[in-house]
Amino acid sequence: MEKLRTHIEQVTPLSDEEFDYIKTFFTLKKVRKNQFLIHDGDEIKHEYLVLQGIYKVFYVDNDGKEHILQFARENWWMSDYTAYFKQQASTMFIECLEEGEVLSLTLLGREKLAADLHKMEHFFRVKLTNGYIALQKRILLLLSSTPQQRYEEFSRLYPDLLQRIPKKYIAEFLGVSRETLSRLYSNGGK
Amino acid sequence: MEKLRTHIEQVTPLSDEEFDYIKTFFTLKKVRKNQFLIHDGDEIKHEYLVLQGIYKVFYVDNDGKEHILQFARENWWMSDYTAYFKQQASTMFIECLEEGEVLSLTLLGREKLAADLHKMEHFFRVKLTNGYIALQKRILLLLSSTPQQRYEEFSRLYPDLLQRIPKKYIAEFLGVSRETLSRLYSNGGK
DNA sequence: AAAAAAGTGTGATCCGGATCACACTGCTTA
DNA sequence: TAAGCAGTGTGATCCGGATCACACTTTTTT
Repeated sequence: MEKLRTHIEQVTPLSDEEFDYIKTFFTLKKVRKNQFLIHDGDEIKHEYLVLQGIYKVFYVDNDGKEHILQFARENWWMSDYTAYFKQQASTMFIECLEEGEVLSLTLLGREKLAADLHKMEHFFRVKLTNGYIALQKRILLLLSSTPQQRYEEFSRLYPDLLQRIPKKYIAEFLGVSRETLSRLYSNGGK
Repeated sequence: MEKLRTHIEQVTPLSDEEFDYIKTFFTLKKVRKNQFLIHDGDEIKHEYLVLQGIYKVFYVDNDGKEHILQFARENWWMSDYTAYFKQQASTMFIECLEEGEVLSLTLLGREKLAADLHKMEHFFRVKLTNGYIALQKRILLLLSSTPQQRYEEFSRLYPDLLQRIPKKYIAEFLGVSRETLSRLYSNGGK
Protein backbone atom coordinates (compact mmCIF):
# COMPACT_ATOMS: atom_id res chain seq x y z
CA MET A 1 0.00 0.00 0.00
CA GLU A 2 3.02 2.27 0.22
CA LYS A 3 2.77 2.82 -3.52
CA LEU A 4 -0.74 4.14 -3.06
CA ARG A 5 0.37 6.60 -0.43
CA THR A 6 3.24 7.84 -2.58
CA HIS A 7 0.89 8.15 -5.52
CA ILE A 8 -1.60 10.30 -3.65
CA GLU A 9 1.08 12.35 -1.98
CA GLN A 10 2.40 13.42 -5.34
CA VAL A 11 -0.70 15.59 -5.31
CA THR A 12 -1.39 16.27 -1.66
CA PRO A 13 0.32 15.35 1.65
CA LEU A 14 -1.50 12.99 4.02
CA SER A 15 -1.36 12.36 7.74
CA ASP A 16 -0.98 8.78 8.92
CA GLU A 17 -4.58 8.77 10.16
CA GLU A 18 -5.86 10.00 6.85
CA PHE A 19 -3.97 7.36 4.95
CA ASP A 20 -5.11 4.63 7.29
CA TYR A 21 -8.66 5.64 6.55
CA ILE A 22 -8.11 5.94 2.81
CA LYS A 23 -6.52 2.56 2.40
CA THR A 24 -9.53 0.74 3.81
CA PHE A 25 -11.34 1.58 0.57
CA PHE A 26 -8.85 -0.18 -1.67
CA THR A 27 -8.50 -3.88 -2.39
CA LEU A 28 -5.40 -5.49 -3.82
CA LYS A 29 -5.83 -7.80 -6.75
CA LYS A 30 -3.23 -9.83 -8.59
CA VAL A 31 -3.72 -10.12 -12.31
CA ARG A 32 -2.26 -12.71 -14.66
CA LYS A 33 -1.38 -12.19 -18.28
CA ASN A 34 -4.35 -12.38 -20.66
CA GLN A 35 -6.78 -12.07 -17.77
CA PHE A 36 -9.72 -9.73 -18.27
CA LEU A 37 -10.51 -7.18 -15.59
CA ILE A 38 -13.54 -5.90 -17.43
CA HIS A 39 -15.61 -7.54 -20.12
CA ASP A 40 -18.18 -6.22 -22.55
CA GLY A 41 -21.61 -6.37 -20.89
CA ASP A 42 -20.30 -6.41 -17.32
CA GLU A 43 -21.73 -4.25 -14.64
CA ILE A 44 -18.74 -2.09 -13.69
CA LYS A 45 -18.28 -1.87 -9.96
CA HIS A 46 -14.63 -0.83 -9.81
CA GLU A 47 -11.98 1.37 -11.16
CA TYR A 48 -8.38 0.27 -10.88
CA LEU A 49 -5.08 1.87 -10.00
CA VAL A 50 -2.23 -0.04 -11.59
CA LEU A 51 0.60 -0.94 -9.21
CA GLN A 52 2.37 -3.19 -11.67
CA GLY A 53 1.90 -4.67 -15.13
CA ILE A 54 0.54 -3.39 -18.42
CA TYR A 55 -3.09 -3.37 -19.44
CA LYS A 56 -5.07 -2.39 -22.51
CA VAL A 57 -8.48 -0.78 -22.42
CA PHE A 58 -10.26 -1.39 -25.69
CA TYR A 59 -13.49 -1.34 -27.60
CA VAL A 60 -14.66 -3.84 -30.21
CA ASP A 61 -16.70 -2.37 -33.05
CA ASN A 62 -19.46 -3.98 -35.09
CA ASP A 63 -16.98 -5.42 -37.55
CA GLY A 64 -15.12 -7.11 -34.72
CA LYS A 65 -12.19 -4.73 -34.93
CA GLU A 66 -10.47 -3.68 -31.73
CA HIS A 67 -9.68 -0.07 -30.93
CA ILE A 68 -7.48 0.73 -27.99
CA LEU A 69 -8.55 3.64 -25.84
CA GLN A 70 -5.72 3.46 -23.38
CA PHE A 71 -2.64 1.55 -22.31
CA ALA A 72 -2.25 1.58 -18.55
CA ARG A 73 0.92 1.05 -16.52
CA GLU A 74 2.11 1.83 -13.02
CA ASN A 75 0.24 4.74 -11.44
CA TRP A 76 -2.39 4.92 -14.15
CA TRP A 77 -6.07 4.64 -13.37
CA MET A 78 -8.39 2.68 -15.61
CA SER A 79 -11.94 1.50 -15.99
CA ASP A 80 -14.79 1.79 -18.42
CA TYR A 81 -15.56 5.19 -16.99
CA THR A 82 -18.82 5.67 -18.80
CA ALA A 83 -20.13 2.41 -17.35
CA TYR A 84 -18.55 3.06 -13.97
CA PHE A 85 -19.84 6.58 -13.38
CA LYS A 86 -23.20 6.14 -15.04
CA GLN A 87 -23.79 2.64 -13.71
CA GLN A 88 -24.37 1.19 -17.14
CA ALA A 89 -23.30 -2.08 -18.72
CA SER A 90 -19.77 -1.98 -20.04
CA THR A 91 -19.03 -1.55 -23.74
CA MET A 92 -15.32 -2.15 -23.28
CA PHE A 93 -12.74 -4.67 -22.23
CA ILE A 94 -9.67 -4.42 -20.06
CA GLU A 95 -7.08 -7.12 -20.62
CA CYS A 96 -3.77 -7.68 -18.91
CA LEU A 97 -0.73 -7.74 -21.22
CA GLU A 98 1.92 -8.15 -18.50
CA GLU A 99 0.99 -9.68 -15.20
CA GLY A 100 0.91 -7.44 -12.18
CA GLU A 101 -1.20 -5.97 -9.42
CA VAL A 102 -3.96 -3.42 -9.20
CA LEU A 103 -5.86 -1.72 -6.42
CA SER A 104 -9.60 -1.60 -6.94
CA LEU A 105 -11.97 1.09 -5.72
CA THR A 106 -15.76 1.05 -5.91
CA LEU A 107 -17.75 4.06 -7.07
CA LEU A 108 -19.36 4.29 -3.64
CA GLY A 109 -15.94 4.19 -2.05
CA ARG A 110 -14.67 6.87 -4.36
CA GLU A 111 -17.58 9.18 -3.68
CA LYS A 112 -17.39 8.62 0.06
CA LEU A 113 -13.67 9.31 0.11
CA ALA A 114 -14.20 12.50 -1.87
CA ALA A 115 -17.05 13.64 0.36
CA ASP A 116 -15.29 12.84 3.63
CA LEU A 117 -11.88 14.19 2.75
CA HIS A 118 -11.56 17.45 0.88
CA LYS A 119 -8.00 16.37 0.08
CA MET A 120 -9.25 13.35 -1.80
CA GLU A 121 -11.80 15.38 -3.73
CA HIS A 122 -8.87 17.57 -4.68
CA PHE A 123 -6.75 14.59 -5.60
CA PHE A 124 -9.40 13.22 -7.93
CA ARG A 125 -9.92 16.62 -9.50
CA VAL A 126 -6.22 16.99 -10.24
CA LYS A 127 -6.10 13.52 -11.76
CA LEU A 128 -9.10 14.26 -13.93
CA THR A 129 -7.63 17.58 -15.01
CA ASN A 130 -4.49 15.90 -16.27
CA GLY A 131 -6.52 13.18 -17.95
CA TYR A 132 -8.75 15.72 -19.63
CA ILE A 133 -5.78 17.59 -21.04
CA ALA A 134 -4.22 14.37 -22.33
CA LEU A 135 -7.43 13.33 -24.07
CA GLN A 136 -7.78 16.72 -25.74
CA LYS A 137 -4.27 16.38 -27.08
CA ARG A 138 -5.02 12.95 -28.43
CA ILE A 139 -8.13 14.22 -30.21
CA LEU A 140 -6.17 16.99 -31.87
CA LEU A 141 -3.53 14.48 -32.89
CA LEU A 142 -6.14 12.20 -34.41
CA LEU A 143 -7.72 15.12 -36.26
CA SER A 144 -4.61 16.81 -37.55
CA SER A 145 -1.78 14.38 -38.10
CA THR A 146 -0.67 11.57 -40.39
CA PRO A 147 -0.05 8.03 -39.15
CA GLN A 148 3.66 8.81 -39.38
CA GLN A 149 3.36 11.78 -37.05
CA ARG A 150 1.14 9.88 -34.65
CA TYR A 151 3.66 7.09 -34.46
CA GLU A 152 6.47 9.54 -33.75
CA GLU A 153 4.45 11.20 -31.02
CA PHE A 154 3.69 7.82 -29.49
CA SER A 155 7.39 6.90 -29.52
CA ARG A 156 8.17 10.17 -27.80
CA LEU A 157 5.55 9.74 -25.09
CA TYR A 158 5.89 6.02 -24.44
CA PRO A 159 9.30 4.82 -25.60
CA ASP A 160 9.19 1.90 -23.16
CA LEU A 161 5.90 0.57 -24.51
CA LEU A 162 7.37 0.29 -28.01
CA GLN A 163 9.52 -2.59 -26.82
CA ARG A 164 7.14 -4.21 -24.40
CA ILE A 165 3.89 -4.63 -26.28
CA PRO A 166 3.00 -6.15 -29.66
CA LYS A 167 3.14 -3.68 -32.52
CA LYS A 168 -0.34 -4.51 -33.63
CA TYR A 169 -1.72 -3.07 -30.43
CA ILE A 170 0.12 0.15 -31.09
CA ALA A 171 -1.56 0.21 -34.49
CA GLU A 172 -4.94 -0.24 -32.81
CA PHE A 173 -4.15 2.63 -30.48
CA LEU A 174 -3.06 4.95 -33.27
CA GLY A 175 -5.93 4.12 -35.60
CA VAL A 176 -3.77 2.68 -38.39
CA SER A 177 -3.60 -0.79 -39.84
CA ARG A 178 -0.92 -3.15 -38.61
CA GLU A 179 0.60 -3.27 -42.11
CA THR A 180 0.81 0.48 -42.54
CA LEU A 181 2.45 0.88 -39.16
CA SER A 182 4.99 -1.79 -40.04
CA ARG A 183 5.91 0.04 -43.24
CA LEU A 184 6.25 3.32 -41.33
CA TYR A 185 9.21 2.26 -39.28
CA SER A 186 10.75 -0.16 -41.79
CA ASN A 187 11.02 2.80 -44.16
CA GLY A 188 13.06 4.52 -41.48
CA GLY A 189 12.70 8.10 -40.37
CA LYS A 190 12.04 9.66 -43.75
CA MET B 1 -25.37 35.91 -12.44
CA GLU B 2 -28.51 33.88 -11.79
CA LYS B 3 -27.49 31.59 -14.63
CA LEU B 4 -24.24 30.86 -12.84
CA ARG B 5 -26.04 29.91 -9.68
CA THR B 6 -28.43 27.63 -11.51
CA HIS B 7 -25.52 26.07 -13.33
CA ILE B 8 -23.61 25.25 -10.16
CA GLU B 9 -26.72 24.13 -8.33
CA GLN B 10 -27.33 21.48 -10.94
CA VAL B 11 -24.43 19.78 -9.19
CA THR B 12 -24.60 21.00 -5.61
CA PRO B 13 -26.94 23.30 -3.63
CA LEU B 14 -25.54 26.62 -2.37
CA SER B 15 -26.45 28.97 0.44
CA ASP B 16 -26.85 32.65 -0.39
CA GLU B 17 -23.64 33.47 1.44
CA GLU B 18 -21.73 30.87 -0.48
CA PHE B 19 -22.99 32.11 -3.80
CA ASP B 20 -22.24 35.73 -2.90
CA TYR B 21 -18.68 34.68 -2.27
CA ILE B 22 -18.42 32.55 -5.39
CA LYS B 23 -19.69 35.21 -7.75
CA THR B 24 -16.96 37.65 -6.78
CA PHE B 25 -14.55 35.45 -8.73
CA PHE B 26 -16.39 35.76 -12.01
CA THR B 27 -16.37 38.60 -14.50
CA LEU B 28 -18.99 39.14 -17.17
CA LYS B 29 -17.82 39.75 -20.69
CA LYS B 30 -19.85 40.49 -23.79
CA VAL B 31 -18.54 38.96 -26.98
CA ARG B 32 -19.29 40.00 -30.55
CA LYS B 33 -19.42 37.75 -33.58
CA ASN B 34 -16.00 36.94 -35.02
CA GLN B 35 -14.26 38.19 -31.91
CA PHE B 36 -11.42 36.08 -30.55
CA LEU B 37 -11.38 35.20 -26.87
CA ILE B 38 -8.10 33.35 -27.14
CA HIS B 39 -5.40 33.58 -29.76
CA ASP B 40 -2.43 31.40 -30.62
CA GLY B 41 0.55 32.53 -28.54
CA ASP B 42 -1.49 34.24 -25.82
CA GLU B 43 -0.81 33.72 -22.19
CA ILE B 44 -4.04 32.13 -20.99
CA LYS B 45 -5.30 33.74 -17.81
CA HIS B 46 -8.95 32.69 -17.98
CA GLU B 47 -11.38 29.97 -18.63
CA TYR B 48 -14.89 30.85 -19.71
CA LEU B 49 -18.38 29.70 -18.88
CA VAL B 50 -20.72 30.44 -21.78
CA LEU B 51 -23.93 32.21 -20.82
CA GLN B 52 -25.00 32.89 -24.39
CA GLY B 53 -23.72 32.54 -27.93
CA ILE B 54 -21.75 29.89 -29.80
CA TYR B 55 -17.99 29.57 -29.87
CA LYS B 56 -15.47 27.35 -31.57
CA VAL B 57 -12.25 26.17 -29.97
CA PHE B 58 -9.77 25.23 -32.65
CA TYR B 59 -6.22 24.43 -33.55
CA VAL B 60 -4.37 25.41 -36.72
CA ASP B 61 -1.85 22.86 -37.96
CA ASN B 62 1.37 23.42 -39.87
CA ASP B 63 -0.44 23.35 -43.21
CA GLY B 64 -2.76 26.09 -42.03
CA LYS B 65 -5.71 23.75 -41.69
CA GLU B 66 -8.14 24.29 -38.85
CA HIS B 67 -9.29 21.48 -36.57
CA ILE B 68 -12.11 22.09 -34.18
CA LEU B 69 -11.69 20.67 -30.71
CA GLN B 70 -14.98 21.87 -29.30
CA PHE B 71 -18.08 23.87 -30.00
CA ALA B 72 -19.29 25.65 -26.89
CA ARG B 73 -22.79 26.90 -26.11
CA GLU B 74 -24.73 27.87 -23.02
CA ASN B 75 -23.41 26.20 -19.87
CA TRP B 76 -20.27 24.88 -21.51
CA TRP B 77 -16.86 25.71 -20.19
CA MET B 78 -14.00 26.45 -22.54
CA SER B 79 -10.39 27.50 -22.67
CA ASP B 80 -7.10 26.24 -23.97
CA TYR B 81 -6.85 24.00 -20.94
CA THR B 82 -3.30 22.91 -21.54
CA ALA B 83 -2.16 26.51 -21.60
CA TYR B 84 -4.47 27.51 -18.77
CA PHE B 85 -3.53 24.80 -16.29
CA LYS B 86 0.12 24.55 -17.18
CA GLN B 87 0.63 28.29 -17.62
CA GLN B 88 2.01 27.92 -21.11
CA ALA B 89 1.49 29.95 -24.27
CA SER B 90 -1.69 29.02 -26.10
CA THR B 91 -1.63 26.82 -29.17
CA MET B 92 -5.31 27.33 -29.89
CA PHE B 93 -7.92 29.90 -30.80
CA ILE B 94 -11.39 30.56 -29.50
CA GLU B 95 -13.64 32.51 -31.84
CA CYS B 96 -17.19 33.65 -31.38
CA LEU B 97 -19.67 32.39 -34.01
CA GLU B 98 -22.80 33.93 -32.50
CA GLU B 99 -22.52 36.90 -30.23
CA GLY B 100 -23.24 36.41 -26.55
CA GLU B 101 -21.85 36.61 -23.05
CA VAL B 102 -19.36 34.63 -21.04
CA LEU B 103 -18.18 34.61 -17.44
CA SER B 104 -14.45 34.47 -17.01
CA LEU B 105 -12.55 32.85 -14.16
CA THR B 106 -8.82 32.99 -13.52
CA LEU B 107 -6.78 29.93 -12.61
CA LEU B 108 -5.97 31.49 -9.25
CA GLY B 109 -9.65 32.15 -8.68
CA ARG B 110 -10.53 28.62 -9.60
CA GLU B 111 -7.96 27.11 -7.28
CA LYS B 112 -8.93 29.40 -4.43
CA LEU B 113 -12.61 28.61 -4.86
CA ALA B 114 -11.84 24.90 -4.87
CA ALA B 115 -9.62 25.16 -1.80
CA ASP B 116 -12.00 27.35 0.19
CA LEU B 117 -15.20 25.54 -0.63
CA HIS B 118 -15.29 21.78 -0.70
CA LYS B 119 -18.54 22.14 -2.65
CA MET B 120 -16.73 23.92 -5.46
CA GLU B 121 -13.95 21.35 -5.55
CA HIS B 122 -16.73 18.81 -5.91
CA PHE B 123 -18.43 20.85 -8.62
CA PHE B 124 -15.27 21.07 -10.69
CA ARG B 125 -14.63 17.37 -10.24
CA VAL B 126 -18.09 16.47 -11.48
CA LYS B 127 -17.68 18.75 -14.50
CA LEU B 128 -14.32 17.21 -15.32
CA THR B 129 -15.72 13.72 -14.93
CA ASN B 130 -18.40 14.40 -17.51
CA GLY B 131 -15.91 16.07 -19.80
CA TYR B 132 -13.51 13.16 -19.52
CA ILE B 133 -16.22 10.68 -20.45
CA ALA B 134 -17.28 12.76 -23.43
CA LEU B 135 -13.71 13.01 -24.72
CA GLN B 136 -13.22 9.27 -24.41
CA LYS B 137 -16.32 8.71 -26.47
CA ARG B 138 -15.10 11.09 -29.11
CA ILE B 139 -11.76 9.29 -29.33
CA LEU B 140 -13.47 5.95 -29.81
CA LEU B 141 -15.67 7.50 -32.48
CA LEU B 142 -12.66 8.89 -34.30
CA LEU B 143 -10.90 5.53 -34.10
CA SER B 144 -13.75 3.27 -35.05
CA SER B 145 -16.26 4.95 -37.31
CA THR B 146 -16.67 6.22 -40.85
CA PRO B 147 -17.34 9.88 -41.67
CA GLN B 148 -20.94 8.87 -42.29
CA GLN B 149 -21.35 7.45 -38.81
CA ARG B 150 -19.58 10.40 -37.22
CA TYR B 151 -21.92 12.78 -38.98
CA GLU B 152 -24.95 10.83 -37.79
CA GLU B 153 -23.68 10.83 -34.23
CA PHE B 154 -23.07 14.56 -34.41
CA SER B 155 -26.62 15.14 -35.69
CA ARG B 156 -27.96 13.10 -32.82
CA LEU B 157 -25.94 14.94 -30.17
CA TYR B 158 -26.19 18.47 -31.50
CA PRO B 159 -29.22 18.76 -33.80
CA ASP B 160 -29.45 22.50 -33.12
CA LEU B 161 -25.88 23.18 -34.21
CA LEU B 162 -26.53 21.64 -37.63
CA GLN B 163 -28.73 24.61 -38.50
CA ARG B 164 -26.84 27.32 -36.70
CA ILE B 165 -23.25 26.97 -37.81
CA PRO B 166 -21.57 26.69 -41.23
CA LYS B 167 -21.21 23.13 -42.46
CA LYS B 168 -17.54 23.52 -43.06
CA TYR B 169 -16.97 23.90 -39.34
CA ILE B 170 -18.80 20.67 -38.73
CA ALA B 171 -16.44 19.05 -41.21
CA GLU B 172 -13.49 20.46 -39.28
CA PHE B 173 -14.92 19.04 -36.08
CA LEU B 174 -15.52 15.60 -37.56
CA GLY B 175 -12.17 15.34 -39.29
CA VAL B 176 -13.57 15.13 -42.82
CA SER B 177 -13.21 17.41 -45.78
CA ARG B 178 -15.96 19.91 -46.50
CA GLU B 179 -16.70 18.23 -49.82
CA THR B 180 -17.01 14.74 -48.40
CA LEU B 181 -19.37 15.95 -45.70
CA SER B 182 -21.51 17.70 -48.30
CA ARG B 183 -21.82 14.49 -50.30
CA LEU B 184 -22.74 12.55 -47.19
CA TYR B 185 -26.02 14.30 -46.61
CA SER B 186 -26.84 15.10 -50.25
CA ASN B 187 -26.75 11.34 -50.89
CA GLY B 188 -29.45 11.00 -48.25
CA GLY B 189 -29.60 8.48 -45.46
CA LYS B 190 -28.36 5.47 -47.37
C1' DA C 1 10.25 -31.62 -28.99
C1' DA C 2 6.46 -31.16 -31.84
C1' DA C 3 2.43 -28.69 -32.98
C1' DA C 4 -0.45 -24.88 -32.78
C1' DA C 5 -1.17 -20.11 -32.34
C1' DA C 6 0.21 -15.41 -32.26
C1' DG C 7 2.95 -11.78 -34.09
C1' DT C 8 5.31 -9.70 -37.99
C1' DG C 9 7.15 -8.13 -42.75
C1' DT C 10 6.18 -7.34 -47.44
C1' DG C 11 4.14 -7.45 -52.00
C1' DA C 12 -0.20 -6.55 -54.98
C1' DT C 13 -4.56 -4.56 -55.39
C1' DC C 14 -8.30 -1.62 -54.30
C1' DC C 15 -11.07 2.14 -52.70
C1' DG C 16 -12.74 5.98 -49.70
C1' DG C 17 -11.96 10.28 -49.06
C1' DA C 18 -8.71 14.30 -50.10
C1' DT C 19 -7.72 17.48 -53.40
C1' DC C 20 -8.46 20.42 -57.28
C1' DA C 21 -11.52 23.12 -60.05
C1' DC C 22 -15.41 25.77 -60.94
C1' DA C 23 -20.19 27.48 -60.67
C1' DC C 24 -23.84 29.20 -57.92
C1' DT C 25 -26.03 31.42 -53.89
C1' DG C 26 -26.38 34.17 -50.36
C1' DC C 27 -24.53 37.80 -47.12
C1' DT C 28 -21.98 41.81 -46.16
C1' DT C 29 -20.43 46.58 -46.66
C1' DA C 30 -19.29 50.41 -49.27
C1' DT D 1 -27.17 48.28 -56.34
C1' DA D 2 -23.18 46.80 -57.06
C1' DA D 3 -19.05 44.43 -55.70
C1' DG D 4 -16.79 41.50 -52.90
C1' DC D 5 -16.38 37.43 -50.29
C1' DA D 6 -17.77 33.53 -47.38
C1' DG D 7 -20.34 29.41 -47.75
C1' DT D 8 -21.80 25.55 -50.51
C1' DG D 9 -22.67 21.77 -54.16
C1' DT D 10 -20.71 18.80 -57.49
C1' DG D 11 -17.77 16.81 -61.00
C1' DA D 12 -12.93 14.81 -62.14
C1' DT D 13 -8.70 13.14 -60.56
C1' DC D 14 -5.46 11.34 -57.40
C1' DC D 15 -3.32 9.04 -53.60
C1' DG D 16 -2.56 7.22 -48.81
C1' DG D 17 -3.70 3.75 -46.37
C1' DA D 18 -6.86 -0.45 -45.99
C1' DT D 19 -7.34 -4.91 -47.42
C1' DC D 20 -5.93 -9.35 -49.09
C1' DA D 21 -2.53 -12.90 -49.41
C1' DC D 22 1.30 -15.42 -47.95
C1' DA D 23 5.86 -16.48 -45.90
C1' DC D 24 8.57 -16.37 -41.95
C1' DT D 25 9.53 -16.08 -36.95
C1' DT D 26 8.59 -16.37 -32.19
C1' DT D 27 5.95 -17.70 -28.39
C1' DT D 28 2.75 -20.72 -26.14
C1' DT D 29 0.68 -25.12 -25.37
C1' DT D 30 0.57 -30.05 -24.75
